Amino acid sequence: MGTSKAEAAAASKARILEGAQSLILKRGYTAMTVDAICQYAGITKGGFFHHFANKEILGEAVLTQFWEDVESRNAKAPYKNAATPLEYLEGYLDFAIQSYQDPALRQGCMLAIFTMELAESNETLFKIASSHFSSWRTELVEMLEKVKEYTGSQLDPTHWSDFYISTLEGALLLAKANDDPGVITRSLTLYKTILLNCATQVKAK
Amino acid sequence: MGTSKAEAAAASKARILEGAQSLILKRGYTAMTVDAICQYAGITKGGFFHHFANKEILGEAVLTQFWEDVESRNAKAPYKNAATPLEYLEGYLDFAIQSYQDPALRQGCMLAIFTMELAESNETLFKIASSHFSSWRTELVEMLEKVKEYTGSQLDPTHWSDFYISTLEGALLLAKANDDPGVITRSLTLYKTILLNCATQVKAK
DNA sequence: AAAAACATACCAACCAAATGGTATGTGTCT
DNA sequence: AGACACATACCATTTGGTTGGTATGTTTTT
Repeated sequence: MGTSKAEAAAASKARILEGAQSLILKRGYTAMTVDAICQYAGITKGGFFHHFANKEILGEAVLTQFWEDVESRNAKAPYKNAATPLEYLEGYLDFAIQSYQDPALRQGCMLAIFTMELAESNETLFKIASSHFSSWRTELVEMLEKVKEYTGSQLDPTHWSDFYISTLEGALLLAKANDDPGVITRSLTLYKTILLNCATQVKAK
Repeated sequence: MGTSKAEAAAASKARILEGAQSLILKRGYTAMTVDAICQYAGITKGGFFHHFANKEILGEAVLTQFWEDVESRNAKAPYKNAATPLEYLEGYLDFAIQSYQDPALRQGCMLAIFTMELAESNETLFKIASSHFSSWRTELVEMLEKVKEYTGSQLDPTHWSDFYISTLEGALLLAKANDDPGVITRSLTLYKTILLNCATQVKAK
């Protein structure tokens, strides 16, 4: 028994990734230093740069992992088995509200951090974040288009998609500013109520 | 004629502040370097530290100025003369939507940047940003309480206040991520439509 | 199965550049 | 003359990143 060399290496890499994720969520990408990561992972700089060629590549890895986590979480979610588009939508929102009870998720969104900090200084990382936002939006738009067709309501799928992302991202920020995670639940719940109300109203001008 | 020494000094200080504001909006507080500010302001480091004791104090000044600008803009806004609470609310939202046509405002929100980056690393600056968020919220809550009383609707002033701030802050982020400022207008407009609809519906369950 | 060859994962020490900040000088206005 | 508004030159520390080495594992050869 015992850990093989490859296993130990993978564990080190995982610890680096974990430390980086935590540090970025707390202080941002720029303020995240390689030294701090090494300290967290119990490793020296030589070891760090053995696993990641440079800080930017670590950033890519963190961003990728973050988004993969989001997608795998959603893939297993119960709403995927919904019978109707409307139930799918309701399930999606409920799942989001429930997911964001987790303190880990309440820490913030990687896409938001990379976007704000690096939009004008690191094109590579910014574009990755931006593309994830884009695919998130696409997913939402498709979901809402089905709902629209199904209910015959006249909601605008793109507007409501952007509106959702805005709400969630803004709520994560406010939660930090007010040190009150409840904002997330409340804002998402309000969004859900309103959207469902709008989605089930046919031609109610 | 000619600029007096005091005038020149004030101009220098203003340029520092201007450069800092611009750099923070573009790259964040941590990535904003004193050297970069000096270059922007056409000044050397000696000059910079003559005007501001350290980087943190400059941060305070930027944050203060940013919020003062917001407040003075709103103070002169037409909605202040509205006849009824409902018109006041509608005017407030219209003014916001109109204000955020300005590319300068579309660059981002100082409060958001300071909150995200400094929540766990600089208590002083974070608390200032946090307190501004707080007073913003209070203002909104008061406005909505009057609307609620006036219309007899059953909207929750605190929820809708947080929801508004979430929407706006999130929209500013998305605008950057998608490089599409239109998101701001669309999300705010959607919020306005919904809120006004909700505010004018009495006991519509 | 033992030995030799090689690859991996890491460490210790170092480096140049950039960082925020300081000490001291100098011309200008009051 | 003295306060003011800078410039010059400097400093300690931190930054991301490199270099050469070494212990340990893994693979290949005999």
